[in-house]
Amino acid sequence: MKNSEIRLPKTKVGLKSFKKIIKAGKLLYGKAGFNSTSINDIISKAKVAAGTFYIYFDSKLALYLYLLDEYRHNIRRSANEATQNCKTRVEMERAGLKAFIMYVMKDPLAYKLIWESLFVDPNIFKEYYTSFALSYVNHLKPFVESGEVRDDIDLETVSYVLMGISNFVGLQIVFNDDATEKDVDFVVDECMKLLQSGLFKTN
Amino acid sequence: MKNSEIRLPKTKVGLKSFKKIIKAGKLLYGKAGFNSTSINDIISKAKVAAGTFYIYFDSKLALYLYLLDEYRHNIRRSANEATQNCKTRVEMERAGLKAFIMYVMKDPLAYKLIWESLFVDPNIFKEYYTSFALSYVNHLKPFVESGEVRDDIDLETVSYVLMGISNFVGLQIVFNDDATEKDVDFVVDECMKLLQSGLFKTN
DNA sequence: TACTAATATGAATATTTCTTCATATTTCAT
DNA sequence: ATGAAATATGAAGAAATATTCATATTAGTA
Repeated sequence: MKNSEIRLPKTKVGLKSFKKIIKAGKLLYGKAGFNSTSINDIISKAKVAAGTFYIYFDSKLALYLYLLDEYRHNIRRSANEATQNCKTRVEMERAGLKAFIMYVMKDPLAYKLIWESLFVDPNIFKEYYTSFALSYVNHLKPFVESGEVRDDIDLETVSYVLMGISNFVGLQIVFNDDATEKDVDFVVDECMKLLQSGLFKTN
Repeated sequence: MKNSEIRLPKTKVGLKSFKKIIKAGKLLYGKAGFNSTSINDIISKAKVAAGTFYIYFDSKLALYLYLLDEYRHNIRRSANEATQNCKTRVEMERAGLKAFIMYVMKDPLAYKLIWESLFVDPNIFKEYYTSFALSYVNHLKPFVESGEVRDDIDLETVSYVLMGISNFVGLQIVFNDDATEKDVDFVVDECMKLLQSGLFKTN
């Protein structure tokens, strides 16, 4: 994308300004969202001059895309770390789900940035979820072959189901202002019950 | 809310203008979202003068809230209609899920309006999902008592799980530009498998 | 028909917003 | 220490935006 590039600072002083802008951006995008936040808001919160902003960022959009990329990266990394030592797929789902919810609980901006991409550029949004689903499918496949995951089910749909669960149970936690890790463990357990034996009594 | 009221037209001519504005609003909010759509966009698409807009709507927000309310209403209604003749809870979940996905497939603006409320006014967003979850819980309770739904699970979490599934499997369909009712039936079936007996082989 | 309420118009206003640029200062490698 | 590169500044411009209002037209009723 043109006009949405960033230029990393080359001195310590530059880095300081850069970081101030990033920090202000996170704060304001988190509060009011990308569309409702003006460059003026950002530079006055960051206490830099307007021109300084444009030294490092081509535009308001460039800052947004930078932050979005950072969060996407962090979320994936925290999920990968969490599932690294898991042995079964059940354990992996549990750990991944918990890691995701813990992440968004600590920093709900992650949600906002990703969800708002639908309004910033629908292609970004679509690309994010389709590529996430694709990667999910590939991670699940081996477990179908090993026999741990049922083989009579469409894995793409399963991926969207699992993403839906993470995101909405994450919301449930985020809505509760004083949720703790205990609460996360609780809802994750409930989700795992569903994933292990369904919602209904008869089968 | 003040400054976000609407005034319904009192003559046929007025109704025509009102409808033109609504139509343009749906089109443009659907394409670019609320925040990126200006009053100018709306009035020029609707082919009415600026002043005409303000005869019927206090502000840009007033139009958004009007449309949001319409869609919330429609979604609930279509879910209620779909589940009316169902006998078991399984059937109800299936019908409700399908109705929701069919609805957003036909008019993805429904998604956009509700999701964007997070950025228009987070309270609207939160209120929507918490009240939806509450009502879901109340609908599920009788089926726990009747023994159809398992009784060892937290219904609030179940509600968020089910909302997450609807929303994200709905996305899966919306992402596919040429999805048909057949595709909807397919993904709904896959979801029901999960709800009926879980994701894993062993239990 | 005549009259009042309803509706339509679009220029004008007051803000807000993004971005540029000429100038000044600072950093840091040589 | 020096000089080129990097950084900082904020006033100014250009464009967009939401909203108002005085004026004109139209609808519907008594």
